[in-house]
Formats: sequence, C-alpha cells, structure tokens
Amino acid sequence: MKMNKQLHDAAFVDRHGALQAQRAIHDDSTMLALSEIFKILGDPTRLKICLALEHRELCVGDLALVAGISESAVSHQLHSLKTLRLVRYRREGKMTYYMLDDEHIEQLISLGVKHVEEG
Amino acid sequence: MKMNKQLHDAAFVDRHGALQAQRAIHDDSTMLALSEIFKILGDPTRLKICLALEHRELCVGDLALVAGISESAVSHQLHSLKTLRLVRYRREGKMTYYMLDDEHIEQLISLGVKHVEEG
DNA sequence: TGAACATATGCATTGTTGTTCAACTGACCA
DNA sequence: TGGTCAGTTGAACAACAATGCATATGTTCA
Repeated sequence: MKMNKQLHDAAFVDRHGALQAQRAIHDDSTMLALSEIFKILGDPTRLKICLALEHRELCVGDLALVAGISESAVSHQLHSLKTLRLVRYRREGKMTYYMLDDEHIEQLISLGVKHVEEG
Repeated sequence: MKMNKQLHDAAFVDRHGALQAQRAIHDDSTMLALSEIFKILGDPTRLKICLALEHRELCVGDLALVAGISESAVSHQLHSLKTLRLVRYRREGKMTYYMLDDEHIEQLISLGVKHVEEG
C-alpha cells in the first residue's frame, strides 16, 4: 500500500494527462467530419484529380487522361468528391466541366505537399 | 470533317488544359507519399490519438481511454503512426510514452479543424 | 429518327483496413 | 522464481473502397 504508491501516483498523473488530452478532442461528429476530409484526400487518384482542378476546370475525359485511369473510375471518384462538396460542375452540351469548390482544400493540399517535399 | 471541327477544337482546348493540369501533378511517388499522409489522418481513431498527443505525451492505456477503444487497437494504430514517423516513443519501465514527432501534422489537423468548423 | 459521343450508374470483384481475440514479451516486485 | 502489469503481435474476420464492365442517360448532329 505504500510501495505501489509511486506507481499509483504515476498512473494518476497519466489519467490526469488523459483528461487534459480529452479536452483537445472535439466531439465525435467533428472528428468524423474531419477524418472524412482527410480520407477523401487519402487516395492518389482523388489527389491527382484535385490537383488537376486547382486553378482550372476540366472535363471527365481530361481528368482520366491526367490521372491515368478510366473515365468510369474518374466519374466514380468525382461522385464522392461531389457528395462531400469538394467539387462542383458545369454542364455545357455533352461535356461536364468540373472544378474545385472549396478553398480550404487547396490550402490543405499545398500544406501537405510542403510536408512531403521537406520530409 | 468541317462540322465537327468545332468539337475537335473544343477537345483540343481540353487536352491543352489537361497538359497544363498535368504539370500541377507531381511525380507519382510524391502523390503516393502525400496520399499516405492524408490517409493516415483519415480515420477518427488515429485523429483522436494525434490530437490527444498534441502538446503532451501519453501512454497506451491513456490513449485507449481517450480514444475509447481497446489498448490493442491503439497499439496497432500507433504502429502505423510510428511507421510513417508521425509519432515517437519513450520507454520508462513498463510504460511506453508516445508523443507527436511531426510539426506539420499539427498544422494540417488544425487547418482541417478550421475547415470543418467553418463549413 | 438514329448514330455517335460524353458521362453516369449499378453490380461484381478484388484488395485494403480496423478491430478483436489470444498468445506473447519484457519489466517490476514480492 | 513466479505473478502481475503494460504493451505488442499475428491471425481471423467483417466492413469497406477502388476499379472494371456493361448498360443507361442525355446531348448533338445528320
């Protein structure tokens, strides 16, 4: 009861730290939303699409060309990006032009690029 | 041959845009590395772990408490985070204390948080 | 109207990922 | 030495995600 006081205290400090840490964590829905943002950028194909759409709108065929995958795959991914409101589109006859619809995303990506290039 | 010239030209413009866009895309290995960074943050559990470790080191048990999952699950995730050099650890007797090992990550996360809170 | 085209969509398939469970290692202490 | 505690590891499994294929939609033009 006295010899493991040391251990107990250490444990107490830890739990205390855990409580403090808990405060750093936002509510679960925020965490989920945040992870969804990162998750959607966590795929090379979608990342290429987003980078290609920085500062310019492109049609599906072009994106397929740039990303190096089929138009169908691009279309599927664009659907996800649309759902999360990261891209928006404009229709012109047969063509559909896509563009980025989120300023924050470009910031996130360029911060990420910086990280990779420095790391 | 003349009537679809219009279309052909449009296509040409697109391809040109695609070529420009191509330049925005870094080499494949950079894209892969970048997507890995985002991918690892694209999970609520890992996100919680990283946030908990901002400004303070914690042991596995505390992280399990904070993230609300088993110590084993935490350990597995810490393994991934270690592999990508996002965290580092310090051993003290039985305990293992983890801490963030990447300044960029905190920036990425707080930028993401800003995004979610504004959006 | 019908052919050709750009894109979308549903389904099937295959690959990946997060968690759990059980067994294991290594440190501490009695 | 043996027991307990903190953490790790590997196998198994269920949930999910990315892509390809075939088909559908909607537009243009002859």
